[in-house]
Amino acid sequence: MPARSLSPRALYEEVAELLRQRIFNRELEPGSWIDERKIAEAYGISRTPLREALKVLAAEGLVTMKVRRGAYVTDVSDRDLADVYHLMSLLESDAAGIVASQATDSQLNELQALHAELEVAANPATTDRKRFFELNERFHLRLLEIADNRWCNQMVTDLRKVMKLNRHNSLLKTGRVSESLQEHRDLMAALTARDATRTRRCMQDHFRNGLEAAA
Amino acid sequence: MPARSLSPRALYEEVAELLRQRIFNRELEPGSWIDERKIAEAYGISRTPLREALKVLAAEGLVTMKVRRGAYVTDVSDRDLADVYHLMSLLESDAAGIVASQATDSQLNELQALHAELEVAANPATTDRKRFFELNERFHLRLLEIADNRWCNQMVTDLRKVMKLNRHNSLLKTGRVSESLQEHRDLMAALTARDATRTRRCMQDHFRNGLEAAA
DNA sequence: ATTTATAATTATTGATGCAGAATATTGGTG
DNA sequence: CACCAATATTCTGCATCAATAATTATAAAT
Repeated sequence: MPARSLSPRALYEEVAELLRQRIFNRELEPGSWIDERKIAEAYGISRTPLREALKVLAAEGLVTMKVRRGAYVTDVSDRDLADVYHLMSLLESDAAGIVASQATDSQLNELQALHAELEVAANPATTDRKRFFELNERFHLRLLEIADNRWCNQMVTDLRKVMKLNRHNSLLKTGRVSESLQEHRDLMAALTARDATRTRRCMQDHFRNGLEAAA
Repeated sequence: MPARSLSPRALYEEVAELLRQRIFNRELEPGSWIDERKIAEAYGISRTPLREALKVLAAEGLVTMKVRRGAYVTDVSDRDLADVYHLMSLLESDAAGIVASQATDSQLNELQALHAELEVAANPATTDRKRFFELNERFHLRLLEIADNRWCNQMVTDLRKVMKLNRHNSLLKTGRVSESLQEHRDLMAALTARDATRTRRCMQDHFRNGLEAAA
């Protein structure tokens, strides 16, 4: 049952994506050993593409390889989480500043549109947390795309993956939705005003609050 | 002739390191295709560990994989170089600020010692560019180690590798040695004064000048 | 006769199963 | 109880097969 009808990507990438999902869903517990044989059998594939996938995940920081002892799911400590948040704050606030000063009007409108959807999803009466989470991520990713630094994008993408490993994911907490929304409003206002300095500060605050909520 | 007497690391890592060297030495030209079979034969190994090594290098950004078309040495454009410099500046200046405010006295002394060696290597009468380059890198790496954010370290390490792909490497230029040294002096002074803000600014200037020299 | 399109061939990546090496575990002995 | 040896499990690397993209040759049409 190979589900690669429209996906021309290699098998090892497919497997890497599946493993990422299983890691995020805690089916593979942090710190636990990954049984290559079992996984390979379960997916009905050989161990070679699986091993290549594990190498990729290791580079992303999701698993750690031990010589002659296989792959282990990375255990993300609170310290790691703080470090990752710090970096994301640094990278994304910088990107936001660039967007504030260099984005075209239509690009800012795009962000404004995404923000409007965010407002809808966060409506206190009909709060859709899952959708809020999705839209929030799309907003951040779109912002990075507009900043247009592929190396930065790659790094943030990897960091986000690591962040998702931690069970304390601030964005999933109920109380944070309204606060997060307010921070997004401030950010959007600073962007619209094309005030790079204020935009950077807003984004930094957004992340700082996110970390405090997670800790 | 296996040279892994004291190195218990896996073969694919060994191969990855060798490929890195060949890429940095321009034996493998940027943009060129990597012939798996030829390399594997040349090293007297199978294609499996080679392919795993290529996956690692791809994650580092040194090569790019194209589906069903193999691996190509990443071609670093001027735009890419600018983006990478921008990121390194951001990450290292942040790290430097952290060091200025949080490092122990003995750690600062360590940096001071490295800087002193740098002064010697940069002596106008007996300038040793190669050594200056080495010491410069060691100084920056040590600074990052002291800042102690393993995710940041990993990212900067990868970025430095990508930076080395570009033929315009500012640090190798003759004229830059004296200027670079002066910038290091300023940085060291700011560190010793434990002035985080000034330290950050010094590091940013250092990178900005570096990029301008490279462009 | 030349050019374009199509089909067959070749070459290269992607994947598999198996053999070899190293380490952890278990059982035995001093 | 500690230490050593034997076994078993698991990672690592290789030879091979299959699938796909690139190339070349051939044929037809202008």
